[in-house]
Amino acid sequence: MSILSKLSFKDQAFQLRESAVLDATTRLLASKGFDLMTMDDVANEVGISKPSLYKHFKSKEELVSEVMIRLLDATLDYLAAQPAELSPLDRLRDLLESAMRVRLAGGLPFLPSTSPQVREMLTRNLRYVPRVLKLNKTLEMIVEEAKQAGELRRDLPNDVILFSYYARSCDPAVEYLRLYGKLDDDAIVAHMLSVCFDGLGGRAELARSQP
Amino acid sequence: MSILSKLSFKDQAFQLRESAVLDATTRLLASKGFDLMTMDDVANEVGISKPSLYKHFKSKEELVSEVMIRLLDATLDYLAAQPAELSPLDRLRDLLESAMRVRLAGGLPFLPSTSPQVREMLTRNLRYVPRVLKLNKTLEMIVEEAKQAGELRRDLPNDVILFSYYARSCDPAVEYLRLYGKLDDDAIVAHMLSVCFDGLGGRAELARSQP
DNA sequence: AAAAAAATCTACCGATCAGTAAAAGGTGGT
DNA sequence: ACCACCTTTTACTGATCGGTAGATTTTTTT
Repeated sequence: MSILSKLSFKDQAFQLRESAVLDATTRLLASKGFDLMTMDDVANEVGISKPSLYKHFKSKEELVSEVMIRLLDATLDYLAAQPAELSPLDRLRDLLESAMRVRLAGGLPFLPSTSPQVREMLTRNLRYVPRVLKLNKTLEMIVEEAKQAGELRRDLPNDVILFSYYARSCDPAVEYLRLYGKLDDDAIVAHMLSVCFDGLGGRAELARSQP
Repeated sequence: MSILSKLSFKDQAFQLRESAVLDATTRLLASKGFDLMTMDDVANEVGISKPSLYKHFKSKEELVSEVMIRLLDATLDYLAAQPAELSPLDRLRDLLESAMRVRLAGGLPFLPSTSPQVREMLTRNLRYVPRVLKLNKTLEMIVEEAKQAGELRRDLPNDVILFSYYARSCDPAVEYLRLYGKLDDDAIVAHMLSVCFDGLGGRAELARSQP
């Protein structure tokens, strides 16, 4: 066993624990939110002590930012891996469905929308911001294509569509349906997607029933 | 001046201060959220000291619950005062528009959706819960009427419509449009309403363009 | 196997916040 | 003008949390 492989083994173990920390933080953020999640929570969940946690991330802000960055990267990867034959609208549907399923599995924290403090912290992060901009640009491109194809309303500005689309990924209706509704996950996802793109209004029924 | 009027004058002053406390709390909740809002914040905002604040409300939980109860009462009053000639769908539109305008003016905290802790606290409050149930029942009745009139989709369960409708009143897209969009308040409200009832999809355009 | 090095944990610090006790200041009656 | 009563405030407590120093254990090297 060479020195190099020893080092890389150590590094690998370290990375593995770091990944476990990020996973635990993601879960805790999704369930408790930023303010109520404590660093002791994270350490206990992972099974390490707080100082060990601080060997990985030098502050709570950095830890949480890293979680959000990883989430953005996963989203960008997901978009890049989508089948090329998908129509623009289907790409948006597919991504939103994926986000909802992660949510229902208890693993999608949507911090930026919750607290202005957290949003400000993230917008100060030099690794977070470019990723948001890239995701934004990618999605806006897809929205534009979908508009061209007549799959999205052309009378709405792009930012209205985009922000409304983002907002659906953290729509509290999902939680309420899971808590109080009698629907299973598949039905919740189907209905949320339908509401997002077709709205609540009765006239959409007309449009849907026409081929 | 009789004893009675003296007492009522005192009481009136007390009620006035209490109302100011509730107003301040509403503003602070809307801007900072439950966790970040401190009782010192509230006291300072009103211009009284913390112990005086505790003469009115015996805990932070009670204060916040009272704010939410007042908000629910205002909503119920608003619904009761709507013109009788409004169609069911127009009643829903009108209420949502009103909520959005309060939001844009900086005065609508939407706590139940933010933190499970806060939601649990509210569901334990014996004055809050009945009001939520009443609002729920009222709105479900309107939804049912709208469905009968063909103004809302009949293929969606009532709770899907209701929860999606509630969720729109705290849709983060509003904040993002105000922050990053170049739209004025009226345009934001119009677009949010349109997205809520007509969706983002292109087929809705067809439906809308048909008389 | 023993010493050195590194990682981990126990125990703590300072700051913040909900909530309170007791002092300070007003208010009204006589 | 004085006194009793009520309100407000200053100044505190206990608890929690982010972050850290130093003891302890484990691992690595020779």
